[in-house]
Amino acid sequence: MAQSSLRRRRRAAATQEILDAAEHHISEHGPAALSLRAVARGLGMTVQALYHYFPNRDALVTALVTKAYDDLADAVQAAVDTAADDSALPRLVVAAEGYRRWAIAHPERFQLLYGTPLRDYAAPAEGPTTQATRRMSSIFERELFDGFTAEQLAAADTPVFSSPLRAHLEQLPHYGLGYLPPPATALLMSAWGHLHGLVVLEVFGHTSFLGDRQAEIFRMAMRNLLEDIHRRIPVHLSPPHAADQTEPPRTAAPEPRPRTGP
Amino acid sequence: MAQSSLRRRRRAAATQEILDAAEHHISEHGPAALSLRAVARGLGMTVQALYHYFPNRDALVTALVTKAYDDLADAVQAAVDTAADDSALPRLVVAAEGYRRWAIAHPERFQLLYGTPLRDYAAPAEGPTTQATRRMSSIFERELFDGFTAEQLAAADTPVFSSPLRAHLEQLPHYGLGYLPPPATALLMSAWGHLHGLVVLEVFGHTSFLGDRQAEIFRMAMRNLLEDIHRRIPVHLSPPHAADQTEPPRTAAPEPRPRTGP
DNA sequence: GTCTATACACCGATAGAC
DNA sequence: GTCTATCGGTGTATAGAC
Repeated sequence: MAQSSLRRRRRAAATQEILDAAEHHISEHGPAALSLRAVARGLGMTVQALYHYFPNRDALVTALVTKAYDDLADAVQAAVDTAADDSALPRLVVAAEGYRRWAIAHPERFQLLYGTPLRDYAAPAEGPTTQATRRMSSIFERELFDGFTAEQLAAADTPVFSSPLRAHLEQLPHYGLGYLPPPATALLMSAWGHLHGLVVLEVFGHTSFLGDRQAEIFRMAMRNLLEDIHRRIPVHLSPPHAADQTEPPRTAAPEPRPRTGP
Repeated sequence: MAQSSLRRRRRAAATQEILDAAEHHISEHGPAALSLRAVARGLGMTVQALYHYFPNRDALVTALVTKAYDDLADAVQAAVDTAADDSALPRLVVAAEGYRRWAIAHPERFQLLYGTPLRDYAAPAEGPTTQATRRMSSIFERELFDGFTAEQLAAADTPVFSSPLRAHLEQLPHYGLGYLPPPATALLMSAWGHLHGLVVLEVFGHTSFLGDRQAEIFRMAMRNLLEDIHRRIPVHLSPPHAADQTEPPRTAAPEPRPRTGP
């Protein structure tokens, strides 16, 4: 038993060493250049030793993708946790900037997650990918909608949805605040797209003409995003069918919610 | 001279055939799998024949990238041109849906443009990439801001910019409506990011849990985007320093502008 | 568990005959 | 302009010795 545990520890340590080397290689040569041979070279081993820890290339890639998702979610969570509650900067903006910062600090690993899918690699369905995505969307969901009731969110000012879409959104599983009404889910997706799009364009070099002040534009966009979405959520609910709320007099976000500790 | 012209026509035809085959190969196996050998196989030729038309792989890739950018811009322009002027759907939304539709119809070519940069391929600086990007941003710029004066755009309700950012945005070259004040440029970038992010997430398979109703969410997001940006542009200009405009009473977009023909 | 050796595929690029 | 032949490199994966 003790020996088995030792063996397992050794194996875990070796596995970790391989993952580190693989990550290092990705960081230097990009995800597309990842190969077992290259990783083995970096470790001073031969390829066959690696096959003892990972049955094939896909298994290694899956491990790397999983870790990258986790690291990104960790970075966003850490940013939110660090944010001063009295800051003038809304926590959602802080979270978004954490996302952006991680992507810029680890562009190749970000590519691994959100760039072109790797040749001949099929991510395991319902794998850790979905799990990490859920984790991160939970964070943004909280910073975007916490403080509002389900009734308020359900009354958000969006175009009317078709009933199939409503039905589909209704039945999605929920992981964050609990039940999220269809308009809120749609707004959350829109926000994620907005945030992600700006980061992707920057990290993949499509906005280099903006020079080194992109952080400022990003912050503006995220501030506006939060403002615009909150403007669509009624502060006080009108009785049903009197819902002709012109110009809801909302001015600021709801009061900061007590921190949910890590 | 006639012979030279014939020779040139033959050469152009052959080049076109190669490009078509290359596009076909990309559409079936993705951009990363592109190789001269594979294209040659698809044409029933040998590799060396290709070297007669393209000096190396990079030249072929550049040609493909250029054409893809042009096709995308064409698709967006065509969507705008087709839009009925009396439609309830704002032309910006129509343009955005053209962008999305092209991306979904040609996911691999979209990856070629906006996915992970190709291994060992460096796009020629100041090449046709920038040109096509400018062309498309011109379209969106027009649909987003035409009908507003530079003074209105300059007074858009955004966070205050630092002077370096203002200066940088001021000196950017302009290709669309002419001069675009810094707040408008920033809002345009934000809008592009929003649009692009939603498309990228969908095309790269990160929103499959939304099922087949993503078009509806996309349309909602684009409608909201337009509304939110227009809400930030004052309808009437207050005299300077009386600029305490609370709740600018804007309700709708400016009247449709006469079509600028293709 | 790690090694050598090997099979079998792919790729970009060049030389030289026709 | 197109061909054959070839160089020198990449990769995944397996077999079998130690």
